[in-house]
Amino acid sequence: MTHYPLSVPFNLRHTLESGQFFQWQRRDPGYIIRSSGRIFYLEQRDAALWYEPLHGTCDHAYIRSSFRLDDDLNAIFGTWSEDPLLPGIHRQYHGLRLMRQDPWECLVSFLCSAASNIPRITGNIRTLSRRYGTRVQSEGTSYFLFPRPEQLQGVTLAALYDAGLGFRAKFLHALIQRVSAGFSPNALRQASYHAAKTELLRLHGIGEKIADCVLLFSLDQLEAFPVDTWIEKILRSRYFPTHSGPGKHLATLARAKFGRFGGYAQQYLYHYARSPEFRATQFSDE
DNA sequence: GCTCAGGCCATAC
DNA sequence: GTATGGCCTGAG
Repeated sequence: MTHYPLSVPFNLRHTLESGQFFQWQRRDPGYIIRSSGRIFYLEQRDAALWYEPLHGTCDHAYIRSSFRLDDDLNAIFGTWSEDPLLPGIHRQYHGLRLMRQDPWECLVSFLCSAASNIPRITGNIRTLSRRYGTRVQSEGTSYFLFPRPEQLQGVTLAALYDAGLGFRAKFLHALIQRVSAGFSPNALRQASYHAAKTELLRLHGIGEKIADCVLLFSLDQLEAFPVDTWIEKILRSRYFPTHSGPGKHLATLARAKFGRFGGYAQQYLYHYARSPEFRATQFSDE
């Protein structure tokens, strides 16, 4: 295994288990991670990561990039030192980082996420990978890579339903056609937040929330602030208690409030909103 | 059984 | 602009 000494705060467990990324599985004491043609084992021991490529290349540069180890968390959270919740949550989930995912894989993953849940989304991605992705062998075990767009070209709508996508099947089917006609999720990296978001919103099945997930988790747009039902709960109860309008306006308010690194605030608030600690407060008062 | 998920879209005012 | 119902399916 290769040793990667950490010089910045990082917590692998919080990062992987914060709902931003679906292609990991536990293999104690670490994790197997699949991402953009690579499969590797990754483990954290205190202030060090240890990794072992199982397929494709994995090196220091890739680890640093995909876990955004260059983001200065203390500087980012320093801008919210007066916030009622964030300093405490920052301490609690110290080292939770956003990830930098492959745009195509991220887009498909979150396209599958509408009105779904994490186990099901993970299952959908597994099924697509098993049926259409490349099979690789390592140490006697088979793994399947996330299907590239070319590998999904020609897949029928019925086959996508059969893969368990439900009403999301038609969205993915349309996306596959768009990509084979030249649309490149990766090219959106060059665009501004608003330009990239406008492009994403043109896709069938991509609304505000999913667009912001893709922008935040794969397109380097840290100002993106996805508002799902969990974030909406916490925004209504802790930040905008007098606001009674629709969630769409809440999202606009939150983006303005948290600013250009707002995505980090969102990720920490999301993790907190799903914790037993916060859920308990939802029943007691308010 | 039945409700509801990490939404989005079409339709109706 | 705002409100509602429908959508696939599995988990609780």
